[in-house]
Amino acid sequence: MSGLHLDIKDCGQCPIRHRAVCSRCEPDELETLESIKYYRTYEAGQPILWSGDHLEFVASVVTGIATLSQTMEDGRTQMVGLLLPSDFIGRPGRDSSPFDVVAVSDVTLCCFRRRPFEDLMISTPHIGNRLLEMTLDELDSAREWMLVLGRKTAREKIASLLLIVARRDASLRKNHPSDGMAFDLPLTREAMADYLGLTLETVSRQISALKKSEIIELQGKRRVIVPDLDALVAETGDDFDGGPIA
Amino acid sequence: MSGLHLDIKDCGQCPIRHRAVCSRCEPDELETLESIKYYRTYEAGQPILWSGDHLEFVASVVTGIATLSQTMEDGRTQMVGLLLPSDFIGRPGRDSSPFDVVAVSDVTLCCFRRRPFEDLMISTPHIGNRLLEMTLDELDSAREWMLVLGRKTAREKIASLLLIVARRDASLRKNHPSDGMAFDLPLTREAMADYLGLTLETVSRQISALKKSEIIELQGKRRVIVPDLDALVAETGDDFDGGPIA
DNA sequence: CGCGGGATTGACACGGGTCAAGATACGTGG
DNA sequence: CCACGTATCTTGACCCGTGTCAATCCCGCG
Repeated sequence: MSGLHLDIKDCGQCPIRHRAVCSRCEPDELETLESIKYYRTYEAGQPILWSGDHLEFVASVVTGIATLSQTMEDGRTQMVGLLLPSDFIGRPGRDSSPFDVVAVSDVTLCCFRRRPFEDLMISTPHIGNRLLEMTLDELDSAREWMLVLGRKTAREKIASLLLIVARRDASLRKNHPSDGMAFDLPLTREAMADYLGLTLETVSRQISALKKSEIIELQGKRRVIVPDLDALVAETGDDFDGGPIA
Repeated sequence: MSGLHLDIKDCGQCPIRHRAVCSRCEPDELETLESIKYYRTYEAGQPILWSGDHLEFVASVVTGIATLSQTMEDGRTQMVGLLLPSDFIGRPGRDSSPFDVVAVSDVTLCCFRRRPFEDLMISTPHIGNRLLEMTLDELDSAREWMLVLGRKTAREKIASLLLIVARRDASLRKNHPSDGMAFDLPLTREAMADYLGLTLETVSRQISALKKSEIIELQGKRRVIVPDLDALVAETGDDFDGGPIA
């Protein structure tokens, strides 16, 4: 256990305050939320939920990264979402998750028991409205990802993923992606393969190929440098951008 | 033009009354909706929206089938959703659609101008709640489809699609899919290919292969008979079902 | 120093894409 | 009623991209 973080008590201090499902709440609404929330932490690699599990809570990711994925009987698995800070886990109105949720890095969740949260959604439209907005964004991202999975080549898939991670990393630092930027891949080759619908060997080969083409540089296995952002964008196959942002 | 269907005036008679975004509305709320709604029709093959278009309205599909898709510069296209009666088009809070919407059959939409509808969503929680529920369902379906696109073989993809259409067709007739059932494919081979991330040749070949394996029978090019439903399910690769329902 | 998990690289096979030639079905006009 | 044209679908031959299997490398850690 990496310890319970009972130190984050005050929603006002919360790092995801401005983006999470609670971002629209007024002070009095926050107070209600504060009274029913609790934190849970998971170490890297731990499962958070198995597909079909009874859902006792819904939650926001506060820190860390988790993946949403499904697995077929024979072991083929497909990642269907990356959960980042401020993303929401769980589905009001249903009592089991159709997907597996796994912590990729150490993860802290801000949890609400499902029933009280569902009641709150009825009495507090700010929550429902924000959740609708977030869900619509997720749906757009999921659909954009379908193009990647269904129609892109391995090289385009890798470039698309690198660009997503680059954008996300830049936005965490509150600036824009730019030439020469560097970032760390939060995923293993295998996790990237699961996300992209490839094998880890193909991922490895295409990363090497992008390096040889000087589209990217590598420092160690995880750190990526992008000397020319437009060159990377061109490799995604998208007209100019269009790529998933989430 | 297949004519304006001004005969459907009364929401109480509406065929999608119980499933659409308005399904939770009370009589007085329906009346408000009724005052701002209008119908539009599209012939098979007509575009309904182009990606990037200014969105002047949101709408429910009343009758017919439409597709949601994206296209890359070089012409590769991926369908990202099938829109069936009661499905919702448009995104409150955004003023352009990120995807192309095309009528596959003749389509009738029940439209609401966007602004008034957005106002209504605030004053009428029943609408927002229902839309949230529908969006969450769509998101689950999209994610389930990601497994199909990313990890399934061509034969499994075809079987998955056939099963979806079979289920949907059965549910329209208000019964369950069963051995010996027959249905029409609403899509051309090319549209199926766009949905499945395949080429139309591969679609054609795999349909022929399933016929040779006696998993399906064909009457003409479009009508499909499923002698043994479990056999078809087995071809999808899913453990037992799990397949997308939407 | 040796172990072990992740990553890389190579050799080979095969599924599905590509290109091209028919087949089938259907509507249109003579 | 038939000839023709067009759109859709089927089938074949071939090739390339990606998967599979296996060896090796890299690097952190005990």
